[in-house]
Amino acid sequence: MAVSMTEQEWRPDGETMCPYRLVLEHVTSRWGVLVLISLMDRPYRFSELRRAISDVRPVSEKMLTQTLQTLERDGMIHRDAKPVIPPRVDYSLTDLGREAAEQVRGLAEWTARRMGQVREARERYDAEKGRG
Amino acid sequence: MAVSMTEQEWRPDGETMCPYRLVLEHVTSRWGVLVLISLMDRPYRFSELRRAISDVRPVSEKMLTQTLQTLERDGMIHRDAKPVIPPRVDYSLTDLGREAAEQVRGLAEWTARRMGQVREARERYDAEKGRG
DNA sequence: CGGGATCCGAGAGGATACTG
DNA sequence: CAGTATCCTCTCGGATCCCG
Repeated sequence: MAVSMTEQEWRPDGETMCPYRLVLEHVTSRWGVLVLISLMDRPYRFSELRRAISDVRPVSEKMLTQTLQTLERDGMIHRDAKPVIPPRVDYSLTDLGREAAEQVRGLAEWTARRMGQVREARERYDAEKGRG
Repeated sequence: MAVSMTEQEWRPDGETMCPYRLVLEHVTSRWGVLVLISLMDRPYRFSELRRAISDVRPVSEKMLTQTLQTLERDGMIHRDAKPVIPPRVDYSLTDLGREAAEQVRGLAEWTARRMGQVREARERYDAEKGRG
């Protein structure tokens, strides 16, 4: 089974790693970030969400499914499957998920604001290495 | 070369992905988080930092080196190599790095606070699946 | 439409040995 | 001590096919 978007355990003896790190990796994961931020606007259906995210970066169905399941299990996302044909499933943030999304968005926005400084730092660094 | 703690480009045409996502992945990476938070206290030497982090989770020299280089290149970390025998290298946060560390710590602390709710959500979820 | 199951390549990440 | 270089393993993540 193992929904594992990341590792579960790391010690041979099965002792568990500080568990919040796993949650942190879930919400800051490549697709977790985009899912959480997208869902801040409104609920989305599966394919709809896939298209929205793919505007930023193409995501496979598999990874989107995996991400949604992991975040649902962590209590960040509510999954509402309507028993109709064709199937319709709506995803939305829980209260917990909204808090997470706000945190993540904060970090993302900070990063975006500081991109200029990061770029400068990189150019300096690469120039150093170039000469040696 | 490619210091790549993560991917660089993703489109065949070489068009660059929204670049801040890379920085985000650097600072929220498995080892990036622990490095940044550790360095908030004070500067550390390499092995010293390795030991400190390994209290939380064992890190190989390779991954610590890679993480430090990536974060140095992004301008988050200052590397001070003293020309002495035996070698002595001190790592500390830059102003930019301190801002990043505060953001990351905020997210980490939020996650830690909410772990109880996450655990409950997981138990509910797993119980659902168990029955069907 | 919303997934599951499977196969596969690429990169993350560890262990070890070596160097200045 | 602070790395570098090499090898090896394992997981992430994409592609494809299938099902209700």
